[in-house]
Amino acid sequence: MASVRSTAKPSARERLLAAANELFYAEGVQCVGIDRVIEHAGVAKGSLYNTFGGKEQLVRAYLDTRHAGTVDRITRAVAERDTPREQMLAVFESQGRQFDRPDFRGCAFIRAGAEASPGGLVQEAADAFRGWMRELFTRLAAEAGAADPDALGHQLQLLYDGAGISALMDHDSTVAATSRAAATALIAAATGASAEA
Amino acid sequence: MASVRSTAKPSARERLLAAANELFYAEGVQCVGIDRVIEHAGVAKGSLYNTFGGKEQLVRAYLDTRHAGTVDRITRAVAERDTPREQMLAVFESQGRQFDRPDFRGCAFIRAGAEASPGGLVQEAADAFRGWMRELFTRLAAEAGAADPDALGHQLQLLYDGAGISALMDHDSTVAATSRAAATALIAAATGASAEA
DNA sequence: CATAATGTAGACAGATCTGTCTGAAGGAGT
DNA sequence: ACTCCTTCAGACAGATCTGTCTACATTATG
Repeated sequence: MASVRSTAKPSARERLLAAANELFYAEGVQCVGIDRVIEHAGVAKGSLYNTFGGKEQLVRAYLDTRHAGTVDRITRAVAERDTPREQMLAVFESQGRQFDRPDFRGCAFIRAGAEASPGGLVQEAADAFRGWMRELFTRLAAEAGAADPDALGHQLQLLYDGAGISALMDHDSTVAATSRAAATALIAAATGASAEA
Repeated sequence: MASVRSTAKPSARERLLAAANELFYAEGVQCVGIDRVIEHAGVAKGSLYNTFGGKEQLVRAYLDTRHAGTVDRITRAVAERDTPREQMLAVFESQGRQFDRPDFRGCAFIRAGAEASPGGLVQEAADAFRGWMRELFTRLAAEAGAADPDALGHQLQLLYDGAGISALMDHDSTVAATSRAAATALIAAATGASAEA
């Protein structure tokens, strides 16, 4: 087979996940049909149904992949900082760097959740991601000495979600700076510290 | 016609808009087909295409109706308060009252925007609504004496959007209180005033 | 009464989507 | 060489969706 590299040919599962990630994230879960995914992946339709069982399970696997990637990215960004306060801000800075990517299309879980019917696999995946995010903010808020860590954690999550929405829907390149400034103010108000930075 | 009240029969256009509002908002624009809308409205298919021209225009009219309703509601809530600071908080309180409605399903513009292809009528409608909201927050921030009214206005919009998302996706009845507390802190930080209340 | 406008009921075309199934090709291990 | 297993290519069924069109009923007005 002259056309096939000897070094690497990703499995059908990997190619399907990569294609699903590109198409579902770019255009939405409902807008993209199975046929476009398998064509983009270079995979037969039977392989999709053998591997995942159906579209809903493929969507779930796509969201799980996104979940893992985002957890990795944010965990790394947090690990680079020393104090809980800086670690909270690092989450917003990492998010802000995503806004500049040409393929940025907002939070995959919010987008998928807005389309999906409640109670399905999509909502499960969204719950898992949002729960992780919420716990991260709350833990850092506690480590930073906030009087009410649950309150500050929730406030920061509202800000995080709102920033993702604004970056997606508004024509405004200042979202990252605005959300970081707001986070700084909320942290200062909740911890009694100064808001400089 | 014994089955028809003599006093009132809404026009086909009004019934279509009411049905579209209920179904599109509850289940999403893409999930609801034309047939379900006309059945729910008790209207013939030809009337829909005569009146609106197609589904996209019906969606646009649905969003315009939502826009007008929300502008009315928030304008009234703002008018009941005296100071710019209390007027900003009134926006969040009015939003928080929506969260308790059994049919609450988040922001119609964010939901529709997450499904729609960019550049269409839906994005136009979303831009119009978000622009109005942003200008309201910015104007109130200026009247409250914020050092940077654009910054505070944008921060409050992030919070507003995030609160809507969290109320839709999380199982948490404290969203309204959390967003109001965060707004209080952001206003205080931006105006130099105390954050009590 | 006559006419024009509006709405109703529903068949129909054309496209698209999910999911199933068949038959053949290719690679790995024995 | 032979067999097993994955994969490919694509036809196919069944459902659903948008949009068009025809034929008929209703209502207001000249």
